[in-house]
Amino acid sequence: MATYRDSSDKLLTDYPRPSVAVDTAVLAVREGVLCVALVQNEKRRRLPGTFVHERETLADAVLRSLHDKAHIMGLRPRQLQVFDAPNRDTRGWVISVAHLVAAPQASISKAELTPMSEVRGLAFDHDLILELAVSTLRASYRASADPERLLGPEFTLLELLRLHSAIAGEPLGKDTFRRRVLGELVETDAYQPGLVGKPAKLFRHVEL
Amino acid sequence: MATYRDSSDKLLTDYPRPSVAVDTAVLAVREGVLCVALVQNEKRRRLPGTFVHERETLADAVLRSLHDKAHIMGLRPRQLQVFDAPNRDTRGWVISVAHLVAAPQASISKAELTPMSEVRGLAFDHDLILELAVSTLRASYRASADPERLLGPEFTLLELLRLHSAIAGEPLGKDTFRRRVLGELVETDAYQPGLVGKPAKLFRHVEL
DNA sequence: GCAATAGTGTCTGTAAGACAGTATGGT
DNA sequence: ACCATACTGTCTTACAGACACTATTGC
Repeated sequence: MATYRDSSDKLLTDYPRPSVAVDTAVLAVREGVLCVALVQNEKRRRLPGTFVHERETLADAVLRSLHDKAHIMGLRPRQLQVFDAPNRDTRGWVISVAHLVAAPQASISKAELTPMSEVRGLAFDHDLILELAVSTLRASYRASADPERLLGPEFTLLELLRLHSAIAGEPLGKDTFRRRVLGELVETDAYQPGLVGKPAKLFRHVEL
Repeated sequence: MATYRDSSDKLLTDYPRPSVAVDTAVLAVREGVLCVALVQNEKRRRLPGTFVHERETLADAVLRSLHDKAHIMGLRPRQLQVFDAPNRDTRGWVISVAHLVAAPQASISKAELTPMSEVRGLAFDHDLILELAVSTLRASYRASADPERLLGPEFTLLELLRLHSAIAGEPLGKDTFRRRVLGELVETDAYQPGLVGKPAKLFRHVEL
């Protein structure tokens, strides 16, 4: 590797290189509220992250950091954006690739989740990253029914509505919502036996 | 800097670090056709790019590489995504932050522009980057009138329509288009003297 | 019967898309 | 007068948002 040269005839290793980190906003809905998984540093709270290891994929680094620091497994990270302000990290030249992971309720333990309304003053530029992650998640749920597969495999429309309301941060009308998402879902023959009231039809996502 | 330690008590410099590059798809409309600015390597054509210099911002690296390799100046790069496949560059471990720059016709010389239809087989993963750049540009012009300020400061609706048609890669209906964008523009009192036919009103972008 | 939840009929407004018309300039 | 271009009236379709109504269950 070190013998190869680029077009301006410098060794790749001659270039100063930044430390490359991944930082991940793990978002989940708990009791109708949008929450984020935080970890505690020496002084301040921050998003879980790590430096990338040699020849490791960014997505793999995200999964490794979530496993090691937050005991979260089996999710699909989504790359957001590189944060590269030269002095964002006081320890040195560190650029961070921000990621978003949406977590179904089952995959995450309760204690680590902090409601969005209680989050302020995270370390580094993690407030910015979190803001971007939330608006990205909101936009993707405005665009389709359950892009992150937070529900499943079978669910009622009310469950889906509650998920959307939690993510949007405001209550949504049930009839409008119903007609908006019906086209993206497939009906099943099954019903959820209502604890009270008319039983609700169960739906699933398209394509198995 | 080297005296600071992270939470797992390793020096920042102890981590292996990737070379970090920026590669940029410079898109411009020339004679009604969407084009991209390419540079020639030893063997294959590629997007202009460079390695980031120490403590340099990614956007600054993009501007520097465009200035040095393609003599393009004064534009606003937009970050797309990190490409991090471990073997995307045969010279070593290189991750690339892909960027998009939309260039008004004046800012770029004719010779370097290649129509999109004639582009195939770029070096590295630059075909992928270019594909992402084009779909991103198309999406942003579907969403609003002239987000990249390719026209200006004054222009007719026909000029804007031709720009949109070139970016979309297909002709668009003029009456529908007119009503779609009118709300985002401000009328002026001026008219463009028609070479033939009724003179067209000149418009400008919102917010000065 | 009542309470509670599921689902529908229908009216509003808005916006896209298409067609054909009118308006205004140059020659 | 004629042509080419700029602009508008209007119809159709579709869909979001809201309200009220009907439907089906457990008790």
